Order: sequence, then C-alpha cells, then structure tokens
Amino acid sequence: MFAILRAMDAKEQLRDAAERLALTLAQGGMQKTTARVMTALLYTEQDTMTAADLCEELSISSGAVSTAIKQLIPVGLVERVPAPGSRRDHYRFREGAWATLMSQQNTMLNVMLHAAQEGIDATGDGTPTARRLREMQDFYTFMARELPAQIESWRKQYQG
Amino acid sequence: MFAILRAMDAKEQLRDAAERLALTLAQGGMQKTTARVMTALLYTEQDTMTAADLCEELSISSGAVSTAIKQLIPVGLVERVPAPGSRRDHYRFREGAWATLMSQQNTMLNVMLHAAQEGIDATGDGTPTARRLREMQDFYTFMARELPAQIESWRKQYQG
DNA sequence: CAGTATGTTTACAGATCTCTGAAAGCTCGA
DNA sequence: TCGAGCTTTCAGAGATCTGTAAACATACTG
Repeated sequence: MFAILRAMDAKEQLRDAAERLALTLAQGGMQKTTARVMTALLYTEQDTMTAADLCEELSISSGAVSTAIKQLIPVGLVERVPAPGSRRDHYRFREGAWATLMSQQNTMLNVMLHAAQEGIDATGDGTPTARRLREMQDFYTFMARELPAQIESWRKQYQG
Repeated sequence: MFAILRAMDAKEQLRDAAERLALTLAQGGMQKTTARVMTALLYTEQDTMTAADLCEELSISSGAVSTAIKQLIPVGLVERVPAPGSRRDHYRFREGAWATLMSQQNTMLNVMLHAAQEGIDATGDGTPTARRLREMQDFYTFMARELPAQIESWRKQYQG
C-alpha cells in the first residue's frame, strides 16, 4: 500500500540527475535536446547506447537524436563506436570529454582577444574605450595562456 | 564620386566590432539583446551611456534596454552610475567585468561537481557509469580549485 | 542483387521566446 | 504634494527555433 513511498531506485535517480544536468547545460547555452542526449549517454548504466535506445529513453524522434549526435560528435563529447554484430550505430560518452569541453572555451578566449584588438585599433589612446579594451586584452591574454596549461596539467595528473 | 569607397571611420569600426562580438556572445548562450547592450557599453567612446543612448544606438525599444540592463547588473558586468545633474540613469561597463564573467563559470563548475556526486551516489562501483562520473568529478574538482586561483592571480597582477 | 534495417535530411507545425508599444510606477525638484 | 521626466512592467505580435513525420540515402544480409 505504501509502495509508492519507496525511495527512488538507482535507475530513476540517474535518469533524474541526467535530466537536471541537461537543464542546467541548456541554460548555459547548449541546445536542450543535445544536452539531454549527452547526459543520457553520461548517466546510462550501459557502456554505449544506440540511437534507438536514446529515442526510447528520452521519448524523442530519431531525427532529433540524429541532429543532437551531429552536434556532439564534432566537438568531441561523444563518439560513434563500431558495433560488431549489430547493424545499429552505438554511441558513447567520450573519455576526456570534460577537458575537451573546457578547451572549447579556449576558442572563445581567442575570439575575445581578437575583439579587443580590433577595438584598440579603432580608437585613440587615452579614451575610456581604450582603457576598457586594454583591460579586456590583458585579461584574455592571461587566460588564453593559463587555461590550456591548466587543462594539460589535469590531463597529466589524471592519466599519470 | 568614389567617396563610398573610403575606409570606415573609427566610429563605424567600433560599432561593427561591437555587433560582431555581440553575435559571438549570443552564440555562446547570452541573450542577443543583452549581448548587444553589453558590447555597446564596451565599445562606446563615451564613459557612460543612458538608456536613451542605448535605444538610439541599437535601434531598440526602452523596454528591451530595461530588460537587458536588468540581466547585466546582477551579474556584475554593468553598473548604474549616479548622474549628478541628469535625471537619467547612466550605465557603465564595469571595471573587472571580464574577471567577473569568468568567475560565473565557477558556479557552473560547482554544479557539475554536484551533478557528478549525485550520479556516483546512485550507481555501483565498477560500472562504466561510475568510471565516467569519477573522471567528471576529478576534472571539476581540479578546475573548481584552480580557476578561481588563476583569476585572483590575474587581478593581483593587473592591479599591482 | 534485391530486400530490409537503419540513419539522415527536409518541410512543416507547434511551441517558445523576445521585442514592441502603451500604460503604470518611481523619483526628484519645485 | 504635485508634476515632469524616466524607467519598468505587461500583454500581445512577430520572429525564431526545434521536433516530428515522412521521404530519402546508405549499408548489411541472404
């Protein structure tokens, strides 16, 4: 009678955690479905999932899965793994994906750096604009140097 | 006759740089109008801008400006400055905004850390899931420790 | 080589989001 | 306390985005 009050089983908890993380990532700019696919692959208790698995788990169409995967693979978060004995494609959350994800920030850092330079080139010294852009340039120069080093440092520490 | 071929003047270049950066930020998850307001304040040759300035510069309504500002102020990217002699509010791109922006990443790092822990709590050892989540936990633990230190390090170096 | 199982693309529909315009709400000076 | 000058809020219009379904492409199997 009180079975309904039982604690969530592990599977439910994982699914729940997946959905919540997906929501957060979505708020951070990632497409909602893309985020859901990614977190499903992260929290699944299987090693890999097929497109059909993802359709069912997330209740979305195969088209949506295809689109999401198409976004996740190029950025290195997910990989397609050969599936011997199965005709279906299998997908797996990629090792080192988090470091990869953080590395993408790096591209952004360089965009910012470039943007600062552009502004500096177009404005005279001694203006408020110049001061603001100098700070921007200084900050992103620093970060563009330090962040990759940090990530590399983690990679070494984790593997070694 | 060939006046149309002249080089863009500085003002145009700045406006252009502003719009391009805004676009990039928008692709990175920031609201489009919010990004435009932010970059307008960054690249303007004035020290501060009023809401009316922003309306005109960006060709948007005052409501849109209000909404954008409402998002930018709490996160510390823009500040409202008292404007003696003017009844209008003046807004200024805030000093140290970039470091602030990067610090927000920190919140994200902790969300990720929490998400990893949740998953680990819900799954058994030795599973692929556990391995993935351990890596995630390790990475974000590392980053949550190192990133703030880096930012602090920049602040010291820039000010001193 | 044909048939079948799967993945991908596309046009359209539905949902969501964001801007605008107008009205309401503040704030400050008189 | 009133009123002018701005800002904020809100409902609705418009645009954008995204998922679905179905057609299409591809790759395996017998």
